Amino acid sequence: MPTTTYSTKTIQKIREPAYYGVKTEKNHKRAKSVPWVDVSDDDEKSKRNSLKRKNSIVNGNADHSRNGQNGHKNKKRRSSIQNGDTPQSKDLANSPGSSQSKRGHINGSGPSTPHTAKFKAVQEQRKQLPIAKGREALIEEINKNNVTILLGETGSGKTTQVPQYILESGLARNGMIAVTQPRKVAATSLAQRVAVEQNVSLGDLVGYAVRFDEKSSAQTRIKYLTDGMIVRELMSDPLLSNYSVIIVDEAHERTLRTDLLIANLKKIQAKRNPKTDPKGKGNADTSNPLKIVIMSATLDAEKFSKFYHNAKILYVKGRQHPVKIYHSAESQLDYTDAAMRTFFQIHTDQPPGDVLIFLPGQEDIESLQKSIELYAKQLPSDKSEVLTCTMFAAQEHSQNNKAFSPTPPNTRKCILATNIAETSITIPGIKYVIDTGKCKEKQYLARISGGGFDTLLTRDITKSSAMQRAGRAGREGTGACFRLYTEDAFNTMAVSGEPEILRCSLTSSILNLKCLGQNLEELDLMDKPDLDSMADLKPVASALKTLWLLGAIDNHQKLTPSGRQMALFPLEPQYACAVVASKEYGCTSEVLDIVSVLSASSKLFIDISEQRDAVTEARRKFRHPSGDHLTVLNAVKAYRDIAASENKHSRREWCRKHFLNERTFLEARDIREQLVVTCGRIGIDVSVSAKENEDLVIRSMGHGLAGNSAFLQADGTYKQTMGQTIVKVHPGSSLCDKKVPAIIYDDLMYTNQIYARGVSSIPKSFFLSLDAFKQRKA
DNA sequence: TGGTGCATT
Repeated sequence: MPTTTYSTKTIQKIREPAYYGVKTEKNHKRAKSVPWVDVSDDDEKSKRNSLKRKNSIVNGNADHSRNGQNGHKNKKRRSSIQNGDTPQSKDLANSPGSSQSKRGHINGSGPSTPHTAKFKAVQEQRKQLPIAKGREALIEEINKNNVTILLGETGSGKTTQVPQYILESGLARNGMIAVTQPRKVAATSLAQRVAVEQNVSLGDLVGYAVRFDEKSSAQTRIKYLTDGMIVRELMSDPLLSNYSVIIVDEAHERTLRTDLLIANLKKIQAKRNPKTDPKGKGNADTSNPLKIVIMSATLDAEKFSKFYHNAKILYVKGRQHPVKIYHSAESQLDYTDAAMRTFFQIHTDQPPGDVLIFLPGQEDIESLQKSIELYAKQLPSDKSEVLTCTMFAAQEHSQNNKAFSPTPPNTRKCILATNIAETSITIPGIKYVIDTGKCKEKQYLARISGGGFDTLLTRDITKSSAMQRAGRAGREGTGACFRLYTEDAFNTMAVSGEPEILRCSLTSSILNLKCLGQNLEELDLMDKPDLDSMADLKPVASALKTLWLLGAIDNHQKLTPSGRQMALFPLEPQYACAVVASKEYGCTSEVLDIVSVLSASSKLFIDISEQRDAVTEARRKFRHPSGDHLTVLNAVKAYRDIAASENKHSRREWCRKHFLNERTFLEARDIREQLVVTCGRIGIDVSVSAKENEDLVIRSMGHGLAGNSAFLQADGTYKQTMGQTIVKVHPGSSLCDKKVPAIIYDDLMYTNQIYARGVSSIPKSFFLSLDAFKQRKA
């Protein structure tokens, strides 16, 4: 157990337990506790009512009178909709069987045991889902309308059932049904579940497609895929003609890719369903109309509806146990301290049940964990034990998984998590949620000439986020959510977060759209990045400038042949440009090694502040005098040598010893394989190596990072070559304090100063060789 | 000499 590294903040907290006594029962009673106001009932009711007023409701009162809709000649559809007496029992009882026989007929490879006890249990579960009662009404509405907005609460079953209803009713004709998800785990696990419900093997009738992993075949009719995957598909099939129904799930999350998809779907529908659009051309393919279903979990359905010409909004109740919501009576200045007090209030006053605490970041999580553990030791022995678990993306998977193991007897589990637990991961057994009301958010500040930089700030969450967090307490039974902010504070929160398209670098998206012959400025988006905002916040202009610097677009903003090549790579345009440039320099092998590591989702070099000296010592082995890019290359080469001769266990041990993240190596290996395929398609020989001539590698990287460059000034700081910003080399860089004349860098991070990360030294003369620099001077 | 919420092709 570590005993040395508490921050002063933590020590103060532990030495001054002013808010909560833990030594004796007496103290418990006298302790100052956080007062709560219960508002959950009114709150929830008013929300429901406002929805009911505005939208049509899909629930148990489904209208069955129109079960013989006309206009479709499709046999399959008729057989499943019209065969039974009462629509409700008919569909649920017969359709799995009928789709089973249909499959047997089509591919002759249906699973052999459709009526086992397990299968029947699964069908019984399907029937119990809240959405099952609205099945007929739902199908009817989707049939009638080109676009349907479906507002479904958690636990309604919409994501698994709606695609099956559409398939079983024949609405999809012979096309595929796509269901898009923002996250890979969701796409794969949903497909798994639906395959079980359809009693087929995964990849057969039901499949999925995520990066590095696809299970689908010619028989696949329901395909779960990530939003990024379908945006890629758009590049090769601009009308998405393989799909007759596209369901956009979790649309309220407003990821960059979902927003681009939603805008393109509107365009596609205008072409494929010309009757609904006066601008539709006569040559459109009317035989293959597209249906769109937008699924969302929160209150901004009207915005989606408005975007799609006032599309019908349907509402499905969820199956969520009631969660009592308490707001803090006064605002809490120190949310970690308030969280600890509240946790021990729950622990001493409330019945058994695990507690989930939402915190903004790793630092708060670790500090609060130490406080809670120390404090718990002082509890009277008649109280049950406290077991803490932490959860955040940067943590080892095995550590994150500890939260899933069953809570031991006479113990209360306390899980401290970032908003990884808000959407991505569902933890069983949670009865209480403590919500600090804070999260971290990345904001991209685009400087017109300097490429832009990121900030990561702690800020207030949104209403929809607060509701999502509270909902985590009601998955298995009634629960309670303690909000460490006042009801007034909740009321002033934004309804939902700013869409990603307004917060992210647009360089990659604009390049992709150029390949589709579209300009982001002209695209009909739900939210458009501001074209005329303040000078340092022009994301479109900044992205266009970057693309021009890379040679991806010309002076007239037209896509160049090499720009088209760059777009083929699943990389940031900067790195795609470096790969394309590596062909001329003859160092593709090395550049692929580097960009695949830089494109992986987690960092390669692990920093543990408590072992800083050991980390520095281990890193010295890979350190290259030219900077961080070739340092990465050295690490990749060293790992490759180890991997060739050692077994899995010693590889892992080697990585641990050198403070290297093996997950990053493994992900980089997958990315590299993908890049090799793309290189092959455009005639880049991936085996060409620079050998000892490493200068060539830096030059290739320099082409991609030309906009991310700075020259040393007299006072020892660096000034951007493309802007006025003064940047400092990040202390974690191997070039920190080296004072080389010119640098290129991967990105800028703004904390209290602007730091360049991923830095390499490059000859000043290199820039003279760049066309973009020549043109700029002229 | 400093600090990384969550995703994705």
